[in-house]
Amino acid sequence: MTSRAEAEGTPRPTAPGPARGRPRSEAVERAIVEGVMKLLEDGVPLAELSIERIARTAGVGKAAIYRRWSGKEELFVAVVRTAEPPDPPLPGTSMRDDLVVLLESLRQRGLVTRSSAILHNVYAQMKSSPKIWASYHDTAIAPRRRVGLDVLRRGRENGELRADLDLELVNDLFVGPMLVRAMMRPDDDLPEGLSEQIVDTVLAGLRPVSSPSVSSPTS
Amino acid sequence: MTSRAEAEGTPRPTAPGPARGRPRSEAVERAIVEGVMKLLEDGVPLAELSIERIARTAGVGKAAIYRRWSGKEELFVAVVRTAEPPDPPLPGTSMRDDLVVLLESLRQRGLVTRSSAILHNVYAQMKSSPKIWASYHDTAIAPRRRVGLDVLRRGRENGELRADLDLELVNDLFVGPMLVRAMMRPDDDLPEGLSEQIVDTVLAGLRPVSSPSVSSPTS
Amino acid sequence: MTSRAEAEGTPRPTAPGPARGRPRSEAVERAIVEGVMKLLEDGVPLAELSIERIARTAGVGKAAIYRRWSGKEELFVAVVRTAEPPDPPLPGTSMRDDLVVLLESLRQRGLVTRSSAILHNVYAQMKSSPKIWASYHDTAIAPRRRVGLDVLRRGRENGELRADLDLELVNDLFVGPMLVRAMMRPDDDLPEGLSEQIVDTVLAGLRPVSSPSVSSPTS
Amino acid sequence: MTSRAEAEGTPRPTAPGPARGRPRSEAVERAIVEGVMKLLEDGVPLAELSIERIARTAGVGKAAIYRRWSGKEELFVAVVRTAEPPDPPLPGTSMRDDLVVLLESLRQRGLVTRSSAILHNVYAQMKSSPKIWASYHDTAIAPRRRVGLDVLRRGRENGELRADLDLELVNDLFVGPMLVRAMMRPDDDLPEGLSEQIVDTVLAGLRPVSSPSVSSPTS
DNA sequence: GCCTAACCGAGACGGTACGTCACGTCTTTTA
DNA sequence: TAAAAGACGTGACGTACCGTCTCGGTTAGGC
Repeated sequence: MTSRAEAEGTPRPTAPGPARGRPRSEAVERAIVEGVMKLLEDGVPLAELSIERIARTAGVGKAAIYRRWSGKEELFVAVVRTAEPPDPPLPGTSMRDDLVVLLESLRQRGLVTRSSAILHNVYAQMKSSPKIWASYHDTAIAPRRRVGLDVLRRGRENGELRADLDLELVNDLFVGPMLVRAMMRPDDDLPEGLSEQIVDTVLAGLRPVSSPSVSSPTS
Repeated sequence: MTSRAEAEGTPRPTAPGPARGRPRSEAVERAIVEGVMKLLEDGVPLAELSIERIARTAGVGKAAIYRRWSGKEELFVAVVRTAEPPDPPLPGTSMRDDLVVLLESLRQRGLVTRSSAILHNVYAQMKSSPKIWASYHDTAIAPRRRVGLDVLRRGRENGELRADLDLELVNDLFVGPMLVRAMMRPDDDLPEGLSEQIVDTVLAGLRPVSSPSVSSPTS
Repeated sequence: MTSRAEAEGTPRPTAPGPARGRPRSEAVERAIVEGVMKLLEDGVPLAELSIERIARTAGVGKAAIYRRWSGKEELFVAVVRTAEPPDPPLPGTSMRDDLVVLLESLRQRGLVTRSSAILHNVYAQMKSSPKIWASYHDTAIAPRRRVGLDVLRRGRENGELRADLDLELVNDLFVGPMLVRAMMRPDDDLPEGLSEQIVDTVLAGLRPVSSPSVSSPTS
Repeated sequence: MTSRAEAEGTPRPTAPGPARGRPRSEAVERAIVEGVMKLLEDGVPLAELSIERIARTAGVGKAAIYRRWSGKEELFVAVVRTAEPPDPPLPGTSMRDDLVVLLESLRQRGLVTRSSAILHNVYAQMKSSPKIWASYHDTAIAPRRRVGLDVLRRGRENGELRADLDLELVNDLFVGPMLVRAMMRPDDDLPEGLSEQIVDTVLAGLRPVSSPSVSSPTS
């Protein structure tokens, strides 16, 4: 998991120093990303998303795309980033409540990905290029993972979690079930109460033996 | 989860009637699949695996490939099938032990996938083609899932599992953590005792309230 | 004036040895050359003759063109070769008559070049690439020049020409005037009797002082 | 041979009225033309002379070029004009001597063109654009041709030339041989005495039958 | 022991997309 | 207003693959 100086998925930097020459148009940038969105929404299979077609749809020259991203994969990272909803604020009332919110946000993401037919497998495409996947991982996945680990750490200090547990593993116990449904079984649905169900079921075995704790679920 | 009459990933059938003309060479079949393997092992990125290159590597005409599979994705299904280790026999001593074996088999698959650099993301590629993914899902993923659910059902009947649990969810509780590590964090390792750790940690909260049960973990 | 082993302007050789694979289609070859002709006849400026447009016109893939010629210039050589009329037979009755025939053939070529609007300046294009021009020179210009020199040599032996003349120069004295009109003054016409006029005017000063000679022009 | 109001190959006129704003820099003008020269001298093939490359070489913006000329061809006319040596003064001692001087000037031009590798076929390029060629023809070729015809006319009046000759044809008789060598056979050399040799050889048949004439060649 | 249909490698075929480059225009800042 | 710089839409470049289609040649039954 190498940290990266210059994040991909962000437009290629223009020459540094003082701005010389005509500046890049933000409108063009938007037109490109939204062009990709439109095509995906129209049900165009990902395999048929060529740079040429994207350019045609966006009313833009190919060069304008290559000036900003080095190829399809980098562009897709930008598109995914744009489409993703912002991270929700944590309630902070308890570890359990924070975990539910985090998982709920993951569920939403999965729903968006599928129901609107956008990004159906842009992920798949990105994974095909290790470099790009690493970029997306470092700038989108890893930060959220750190948030989850922080929540768990606070929970352990508050006595909501047994002290002998490997937090990395515990994190995966929550995240894994949601992910396996979103990614491996795209026909199944992600029902409303799923986040609470997962958190409470897993948490049942992770609480300290005798602890008055903060709140016991009543679902 | 639709069941499918003609399984993809299996060579296209030759003309039905009585076998006339020269039969297809099994050697050619092997050469093609092993050609793909070799290329992947040599570190060729998946995106650079063209039919033409595969044919060149295998010393085979392009038509010989198209005669057997309809395209790259179908071929990849065959390759994945060939590379996957056989399913292990279940000990049957307890639900817990069976689950460890199942998870261990999943861990192995993940290790093979990565260490030999084969199939790193052939999955991703397959997911790009819904038809192909459905085929792989139905013939490779779903059966194993059914085995897992059977194990859980037996465990519930034996009193190793609380009776009020959604088995589908419980299954994901075990499978998810392993998968999230294998697929989302390809740089992390999958340590030896991981399967037991996951099973025991999750199981801690799923056992009936007062039941000495069959076996307590002794690891 | 380097002699060249493999003449350009001729389709690239297919692999030597025994013919393997599907043979190249002569129909495709014709379609390409005739496509170029058609475009030129339709008045398309030479600068707008792109390989892509030629391929589109001929109903042919770009690769089919590049398989045969290395680029536009080589293709043009082939087109010019196809469009050029065959060399006329020499009467052999006298040096003077032979020269008239040769010059007449040159005049015809110039007329074709201009009046049908074909090849208006394909020559110019070819000259831009020294390699290609050399190829055209060696296979189309030089042979005809040699014929002219042979005619002059026979004329000298027959006493139709003074013995002290540089034949190379004499050849240019006949060819030059025709060429300067065809190439430098494309608006002027090349009138019918021009060949005889040139030959007789030039020849007036080149005949031996006192020579019964074969035939004196009576025009 | 249409006369033309606005000569191409000359920088586009700046806005008419009183000069407002920053005046055009002559240094830029020079830098552009000399940039083209430099590239040609360095052996860059004509086909690789792009406006962008010329601008880069000259350290100039593209707009500065388009502000002055409408395109590559017009620019080339300016370059050729700059590179051409001035027309020599005629001695006026005899038609024969004048012709030798004119032809010698043509030979020089051919030598310059080749030996310095400049302008090898800028002519060819110009011919691709009929408009530009017409411009060059009218301002560079036609005037010299007129000079040649004047010389011949004076010669006829002086009795150095038969009176029944078509002067246009006679002109081509002198010019053609030199041109055919310079343009069609660029590998041959243009030896020192060539001009005299051509003039005297051709003139031998064109002189009045019985006329001691002005000067007999003494070379 | 032929006959013949289907296979085999090779490679040409019409297409599509790639990523680069140049076109001629435009939009910045600086002078 | 001209200057350099460089982004803009357009479109050609030459290459690589796509999936299909001939080629000459091979290899098994079925007759």
